Amino acid sequence: MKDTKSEILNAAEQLFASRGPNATSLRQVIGRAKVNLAAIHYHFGSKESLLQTVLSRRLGPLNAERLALLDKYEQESGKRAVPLPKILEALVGPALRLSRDSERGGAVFMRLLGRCVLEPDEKIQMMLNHQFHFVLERFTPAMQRALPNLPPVDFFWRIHFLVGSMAHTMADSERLRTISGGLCDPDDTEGTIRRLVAFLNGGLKAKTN
Amino acid sequence: MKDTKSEILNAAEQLFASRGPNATSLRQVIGRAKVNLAAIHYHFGSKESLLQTVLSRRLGPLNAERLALLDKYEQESGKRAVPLPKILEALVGPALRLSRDSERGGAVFMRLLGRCVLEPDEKIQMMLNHQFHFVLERFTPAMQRALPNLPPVDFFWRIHFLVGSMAHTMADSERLRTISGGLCDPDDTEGTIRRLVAFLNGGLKAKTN
DNA sequence: ACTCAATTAAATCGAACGATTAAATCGGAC
DNA sequence: GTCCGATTTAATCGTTCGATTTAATTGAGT
Repeated sequence: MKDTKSEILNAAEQLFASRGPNATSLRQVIGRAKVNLAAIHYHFGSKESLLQTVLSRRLGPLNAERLALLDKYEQESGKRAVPLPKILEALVGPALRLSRDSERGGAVFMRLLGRCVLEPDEKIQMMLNHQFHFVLERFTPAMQRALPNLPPVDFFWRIHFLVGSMAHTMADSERLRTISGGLCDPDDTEGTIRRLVAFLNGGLKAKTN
Repeated sequence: MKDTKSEILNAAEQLFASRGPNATSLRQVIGRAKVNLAAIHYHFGSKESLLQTVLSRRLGPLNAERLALLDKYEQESGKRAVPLPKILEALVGPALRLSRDSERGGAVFMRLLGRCVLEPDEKIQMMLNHQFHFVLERFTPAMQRALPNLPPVDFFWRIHFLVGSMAHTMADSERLRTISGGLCDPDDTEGTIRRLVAFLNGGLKAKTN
């Protein structure tokens, strides 16, 4: 088998996503991937660097897509500020839309991403901060332009609230199916994006009391 | 020492809050509480039931306060629907305001609560569902009355988004201090409540696209 | 003072963890 | 076909986990 590496990555991605990286043991990973324990350390060196590989494998393309969308919207808007819903769509859309593309393991990775954002573990936080640095560098000023009357303090607070909603939605929307009595369908990606963007747009533009 | 139990509870609360219950070992707890390992099992029986005790110790009074506030606002409103910001204040306020009351260990517990909401662990989820059952039973219809034109599907989705923002804010607002370059102060409880309520109010009332 | 139940302390259990080692196996180059 | 580096396997390391057992200690009631 040449694809031992991929088997490990896919198994790790699935397990990391559903229980969180720290709550997943390498032995669970090798059980699902049907490989030997040492193969993980041979190919990746350590559990931590396995997680790093799992993340960067998809986060690179995902963030590139976000930046490309923002680029496109900025071009469309010329010198004017990009409308906030467009910016949110560029931020939220690629991530949630990835979940439709089960070929790329999107739905699983989306959950993992949300899970990692909400994880207290400092090493994981530093990984994400590094991966998202360039994204934030582009999106922050774009959003501030779209919200010219919002004081910076409130702006950052609302970004914080946004991250919470977004990460929770990515990580654990299955819970909503139960809570809503089956009324809400987390698999309806486009509906989720549309609703999340509407909610965030309303929240970000709310009057500051 | 008669207060061995309390020492254990306080130490566990602090450690559970900062690293999450599952990432905290009983040996860390006994280290901080300066007690013997067996004392935990003698007084609480297991790690799981220790967590349960830690939660219910403060969650009972907290949820009672929420319901009392909602009662008060409903009386003030008579037969009319309680305005949404009031409901949100009754839901968010007591939790965040608890953090000022460091006597009651509020800030720590608030982080623990947010942490538990975001935790994937099923046992923890079931504990919380049980604790919040009566609260949701009262707040859900009140919010639906305050949002009469919002379709139930969107309503539940927005509740989901709300939970994400709220839990993330409770669990990890310290991160915001760094991100904002010191501009935002998570210790400013009243400011946090005001901003979160404004954000949620705007998001919940947003136009459905 | 003595008793006895409540509590704390010390030592240890089996299981699972991440990691490592050394041997076995595979697969293309020659 | 043989060799040799790349890969996989099996076995085991030391550590830490939650839990348990057994013994020592405490303190209120008599």
